Amino acid sequence: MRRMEELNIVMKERLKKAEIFEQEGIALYPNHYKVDHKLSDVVEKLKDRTAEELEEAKERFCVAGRIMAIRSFGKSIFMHLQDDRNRLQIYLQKDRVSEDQFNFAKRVDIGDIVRVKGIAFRTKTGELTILVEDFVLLTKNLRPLPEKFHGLKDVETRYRQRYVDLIMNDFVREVFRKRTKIIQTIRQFLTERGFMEVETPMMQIIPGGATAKPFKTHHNALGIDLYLRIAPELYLKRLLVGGFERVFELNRNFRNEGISTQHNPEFTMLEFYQAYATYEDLMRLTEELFVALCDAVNKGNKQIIYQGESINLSPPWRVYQFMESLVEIGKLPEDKITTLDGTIELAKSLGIPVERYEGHGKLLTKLFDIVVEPKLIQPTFITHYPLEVSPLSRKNDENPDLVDRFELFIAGREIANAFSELNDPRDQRERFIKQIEAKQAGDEEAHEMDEDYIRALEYGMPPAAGEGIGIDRVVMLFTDMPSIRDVILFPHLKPEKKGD
RNA sequence: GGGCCGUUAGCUCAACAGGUAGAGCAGCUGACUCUUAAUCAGUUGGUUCGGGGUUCGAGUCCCUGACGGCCCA
Repeated sequence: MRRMEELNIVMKERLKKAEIFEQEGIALYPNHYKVDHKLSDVVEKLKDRTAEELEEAKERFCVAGRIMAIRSFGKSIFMHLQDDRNRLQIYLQKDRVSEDQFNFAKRVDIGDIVRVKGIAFRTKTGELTILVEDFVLLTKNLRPLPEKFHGLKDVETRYRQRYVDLIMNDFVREVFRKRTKIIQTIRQFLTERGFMEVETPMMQIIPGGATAKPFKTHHNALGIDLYLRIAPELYLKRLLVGGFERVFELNRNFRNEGISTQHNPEFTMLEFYQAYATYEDLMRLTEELFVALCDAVNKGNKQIIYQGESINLSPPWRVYQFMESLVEIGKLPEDKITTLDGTIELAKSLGIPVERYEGHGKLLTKLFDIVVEPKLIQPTFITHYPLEVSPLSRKNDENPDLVDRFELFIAGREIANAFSELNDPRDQRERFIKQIEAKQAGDEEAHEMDEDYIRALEYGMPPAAGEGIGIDRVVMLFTDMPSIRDVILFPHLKPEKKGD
C-alpha cells in the first residue's frame, strides 16, 4: 500500500507542468531517441582540445544526461548535463534551435533527463560546451533534487534513498566504481592463478564454517527450517574432496548480529581454497593480491591513507605469533597469560565478562581484541592461534595446542582469516564434539556437528589451505570510508515508517 | 542492550533566557544572447519527527515513543 504523501509546492508545479507538456504533445517518457556518444566519452575526448581546434573541427555530438543546473537568460540558456562520471555544459541560443524547442527548453526543470545534438566549442571562459541544435526531453523529473550547492548531506536520506545520493554526490559514485573494480580485480587475480569460481548453497540445513548466529528461514514444501549461510567454507572444502583443487566463491554471507560501522547483516566475503598449499603459501598470495589491488585502484601506489593514518601495503608484511603479540604489542605479562587463572584475572581487571564455557584460548582472543587488534594499523599477520578457537584448522606439528592459521589485520581491523585445513576426519569429529559441548554450556555461536562433512573428509580431502577476506572492509580501506554503510549500496536500516 | 547527540520549508541551515517560526538555494511571476553557487525585482511554501504534560503562552522545559549518528558492550 503506497503511503499518501502531501505534495509540496514544487511537486505540484512539476505535475502541472507535465500535464501541460502532454497537452502540447510533448512526450514525457519517450523511449525511441538514441545517442551517438556517451556524455563522459565526449568530455574525455575533447577535454584537451583548444578553442581553435574545436572551432576548426565543428564536430557534432548527440548526448544525453540529467540537467543539474540551469542558467537562463532572455534569449540564451546554459545548462549542465551529468552522466555517471562527468558533467558537460550545453548552450542554447534562441536563433540556433527551433522556436518550439527554445520555448520548451525555457520550461524544463533541474532533474529532467534530456538529449541534445550540437557542436562542441569553448566558451569565453574556456569551458567545453555543446552549442545546441536539437533539444528533446527523455524523462520528466517530478521530485525536486536537493540544493545545488550543499547537495544531500543527511546520512539517513543518503542511505535510504541511495539513488538521490548517487545523483548528488560524485564521491559516492566513485566509491562504488572502485568497489566494482576491486571485485573484478580479485576475480581476475584468482582466475589467472587457476582458481575456479563456484557457487555453493546460500540456504543451508546446518549453518557452518564460522562462529556466528544465523538467520533462519523455512522451506514450505520440504517442511524444514533452513539457515542463510554464515560462511561457504564447508561446501567449498567438499569440492576439494571432489577433486577441484583451486576454488573460490565471492558472494554474500549473512550473520544475525548487531549493525555497526563495521557490520552489516549481509556482507560480501571472498573464500578461496588451494590444495597442496599451506597457510604460509596464502600469506604470500594475500600480499600479492593487495599489490594487485594497489595497481588496479591506487595507481600502483602501495601507500594509502585511511582515516588520517598512513598505511604501507608493500610486502613483506610483519608477522607475530599470537602469544607473542599479546606480550609485545598488548604489553600483557607473559607469566599471566600462559595460565588459565592468570588470564581470567587479566580479563576481569580489563572489565571483560568471563563466561563459564569460555576456555583459555577463547579468553586470550578476547584480550587480543582489546589490547592488540586496535594497534595493528600497518598490515600484520598474526599466526599460531589457540586450537580452541579454530575448530576447522589443522593442528600445528610442533605444538598440538596451536593451529596452522593466520589472521591479517590492517587499520586495526581483521581483514582476512586463513588456515591450513584440518583434513583428518577423526580429529574433525572430536573438534565438533568439543563445539557441541560449548554450545550445551551456553555458547550460542558454537559450531554444530555436520556428519556429511565428516563423511566427505573420510573419502579424503587433499592437504590444503583456505582463506576468507572481508570484501567490504577491503573496499573501506581503499576508499577511505569510515563506515561499512558507505561501501554497501543499500545498507540495512530500520523501516522508516510503520505500514499504513 | 547502555551512554551521548540529533530530527525545523523540497535541500542546507537559523531562531537569545519560553513570547507572532526565518534565511539561502530550489519553485512561481517578470527582466536579461558567454553564464557557471549567474544577476536584478517581486512572490508561494511549515503537523518544528509522533504522543502526552507543565505554562497565560512550548521549536525551546518535562515524560514517552519512532528513526538516525557516534561511542561503549
